Amino acid sequence: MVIAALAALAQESRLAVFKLLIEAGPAGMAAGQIAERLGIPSSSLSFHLKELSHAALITSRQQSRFIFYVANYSTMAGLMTYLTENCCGGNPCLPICVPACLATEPHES
Amino acid sequence: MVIAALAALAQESRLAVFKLLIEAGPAGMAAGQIAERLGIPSSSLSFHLKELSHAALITSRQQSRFIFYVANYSTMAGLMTYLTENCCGGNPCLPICVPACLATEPHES
DNA sequence: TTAATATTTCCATTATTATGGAAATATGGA
DNA sequence: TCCATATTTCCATAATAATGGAAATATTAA
Repeated sequence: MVIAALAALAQESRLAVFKLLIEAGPAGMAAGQIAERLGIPSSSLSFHLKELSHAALITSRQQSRFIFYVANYSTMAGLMTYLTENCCGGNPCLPICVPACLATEPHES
Repeated sequence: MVIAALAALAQESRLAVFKLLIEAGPAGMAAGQIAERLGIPSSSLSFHLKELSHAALITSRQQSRFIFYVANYSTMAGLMTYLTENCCGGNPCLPICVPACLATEPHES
């Protein structure tokens, strides 16, 4: 659900976690590494990871005695699509799209 | 700030208000119309409008004895850009960009 | 200036979210 | 099996957010 995804990202620690996991890519990152990297106590991190999981923004897999968390790209893509269609008046808010394809380059010096 | 914008949109009533204002376009919509259209008590709506204003997602102008609220497209565009750059691993999560411009049409029947 | 209408502020209440230490629960290596 | 390590759950506490009626504050039209 869109509200759940927005709410999950609307918190400093969780946004930092998600960004970190996007950087980490498909390999993901163990909870302990995340905690150390961001300086978040393990119990707090666990709470935030659960929130992100409930919103389906991340998934997890056990690997040896670690639990690796991985960003779920497709939920993020779904959120972007929803926002574009419902909150940007149909036309994409993203400037990125326009120059890449239509190459009108309105800001060329 | 990105967190503020995400938090503002991460609430059912506020997301509905913002969508409505995007639909309404630059003319905007008076508080009373919004309240009636969405069935939200005026004091609650006022609270939510303030949240959206604080996040700079909407602006307002007085017109006769009504206050018209208008979606602020550029804050939304800023949010989309931030999410694309930080939460989509650089490449846009948006499928929309690809077919519109490159016209590969992978889902054509 | 008075009345009618639009919107906000005030306020009490309730609900939800965040925090982090301590204890509990895996998991795997020795 | 036993120990060390990784992570989660439990719990109490604190902080923040949401709700909506009633009163206060514009604004305008008559």
